[in-house]
Amino acid sequence: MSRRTREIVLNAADELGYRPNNIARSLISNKTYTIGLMVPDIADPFFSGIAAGVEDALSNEDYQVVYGNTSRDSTKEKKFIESVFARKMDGVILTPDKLEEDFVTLLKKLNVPFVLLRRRTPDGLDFPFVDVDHYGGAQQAVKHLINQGHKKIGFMGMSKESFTSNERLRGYLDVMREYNLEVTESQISIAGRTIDSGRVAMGRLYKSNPDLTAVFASNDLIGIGVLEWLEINKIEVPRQMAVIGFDDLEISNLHWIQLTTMSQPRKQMGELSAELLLSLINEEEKDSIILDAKLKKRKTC
Amino acid sequence: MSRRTREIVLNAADELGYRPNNIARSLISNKTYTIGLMVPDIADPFFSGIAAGVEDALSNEDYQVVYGNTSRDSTKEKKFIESVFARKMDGVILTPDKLEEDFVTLLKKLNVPFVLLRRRTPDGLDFPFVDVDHYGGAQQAVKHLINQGHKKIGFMGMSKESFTSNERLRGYLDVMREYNLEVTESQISIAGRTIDSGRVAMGRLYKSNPDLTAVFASNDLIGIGVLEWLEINKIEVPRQMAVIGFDDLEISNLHWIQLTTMSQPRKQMGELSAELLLSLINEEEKDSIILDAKLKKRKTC
DNA sequence: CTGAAAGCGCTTACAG
DNA sequence: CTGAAAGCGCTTACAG
Repeated sequence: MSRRTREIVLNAADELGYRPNNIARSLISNKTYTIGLMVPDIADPFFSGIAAGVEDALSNEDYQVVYGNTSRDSTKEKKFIESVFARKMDGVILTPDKLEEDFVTLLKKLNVPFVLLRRRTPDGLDFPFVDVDHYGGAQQAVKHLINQGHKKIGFMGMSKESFTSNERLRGYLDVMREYNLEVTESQISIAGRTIDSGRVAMGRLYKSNPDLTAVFASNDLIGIGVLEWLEINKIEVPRQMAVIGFDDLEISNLHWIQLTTMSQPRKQMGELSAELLLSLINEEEKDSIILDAKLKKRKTC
Repeated sequence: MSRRTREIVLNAADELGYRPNNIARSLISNKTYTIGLMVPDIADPFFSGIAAGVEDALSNEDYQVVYGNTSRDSTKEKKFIESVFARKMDGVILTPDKLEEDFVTLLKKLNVPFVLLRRRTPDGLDFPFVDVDHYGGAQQAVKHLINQGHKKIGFMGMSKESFTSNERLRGYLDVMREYNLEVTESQISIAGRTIDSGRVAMGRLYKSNPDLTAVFASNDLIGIGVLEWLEINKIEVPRQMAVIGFDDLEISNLHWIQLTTMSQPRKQMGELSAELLLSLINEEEKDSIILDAKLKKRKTC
């Protein structure tokens, strides 16, 4: 076929809307240019921020992201993993809620590169993770309060099972000990994951600790609930009560809220985990990444 | 092969982790059980809410959703459509920013069932859409203000090119006319899509219309910006100025905001568009869906 | 350099 | 009912 004929044929094919079938191509190349992204809830701004970062990094490299909501349901998490394998995705970014035994077993059998996001890789697996230094961030938060003269500082956690919450608690406890500040049991309260839970927990915490001058909320939603309770009960912030959160959600920056918080770089976490995964796929060895949380000073302390 | 032998072999295959390769299966069945979801920005709570609904409806039917952020960039929109075709997705849910000529041309050539979400199908295409009745919702909002005795009511739009914004404006104008209420040009202001834009626009609007007693903000973010300006300028809401928004974002329900608004059922919009698309894929004829916005009365009017 | 053949991992239609 | 063959739409390795 002459060069010219070739060109004419190719152009005609293009005109007729011919595009190579990527399915057939994948079957032979063993590459689907598809990456799985597991999220507990895409409507949660924390995860949609991460998803935006992941998509950004991957679409540049012509990968597509298949996302699956798990609603923190381990059955759905497993189903997603099965599907990652059956559909021959090139890799997967995982944000499991808990790293239970049978989930880890599944990962060990899974013959697909993966990166854990916001969770540390458990023993027996050697895939990298991307996470924030929750312990260090919590230390920074509590020191910030102490530097402003606070001595009676309360802590509000998300749940007793949450790794993240426990790491932040550990940071709080270690700094309190370091500065010889007393921590009674009633100063540590478990709220939940919602604004409402923070508001309710603040009522309890204040009742049992009326001499408290500051609260470290282990996430922003709780912190906002705390602010709500303080507003309702006419306790002035930060004069009578200082509050610091963790996450730096968009709403924390609202005019009425202006919550001082430890910022987690959500979009960057998504981007980095995508890049890390691409390295794995290209068989480069890469280390896990632990990002620092940064103090975002606003008006609540 | 005996029944028993068969069972033993099947079990062994399962033990060894054999799972049918869906790629090979797709090649022959012409079904990928994959649906594309185009969104301008997954980090925008409006779209992440829709995405949650889509995923919910589709994962039940064992479809997977491939999502693509377009950042309202028409090049990215087109690239996504190309990829929908090349990867042989079974269908796609589209949320284009503008329905430009060449985008429509692309859709006409696209041999994949699709549903438009938050946009009406243009002439020459006969695929269904899912949208909210912005015009009717706006009428309801303005009537609500009028019923409370307001006569001087301002309008704040998103942009002159936005179909949604213009429909809401049309509803406002028609009701104002119906009630013989005057609308001067300065009463209609274009803010933008952000809280900041609403705050700034409210400054201008108030300056040129000091006798205004109510504002209809064409979306909640603008409405919140309006509230911010009113708070800063010590104008009491709703006593001195009533405000109504459109969307019903989570943040509109915050203790400090409590914005009265026209609620758009985001999750349901996602679910319905997914179900509509599945019907198309199964070659059932279905009509477009126009959902009503509902008045969500809170504290700003 | 060009073109025909083999093969990716399945499913489906068909012969035995 | 069972088993071998053909074929989905490509790519790759090989013969001419």
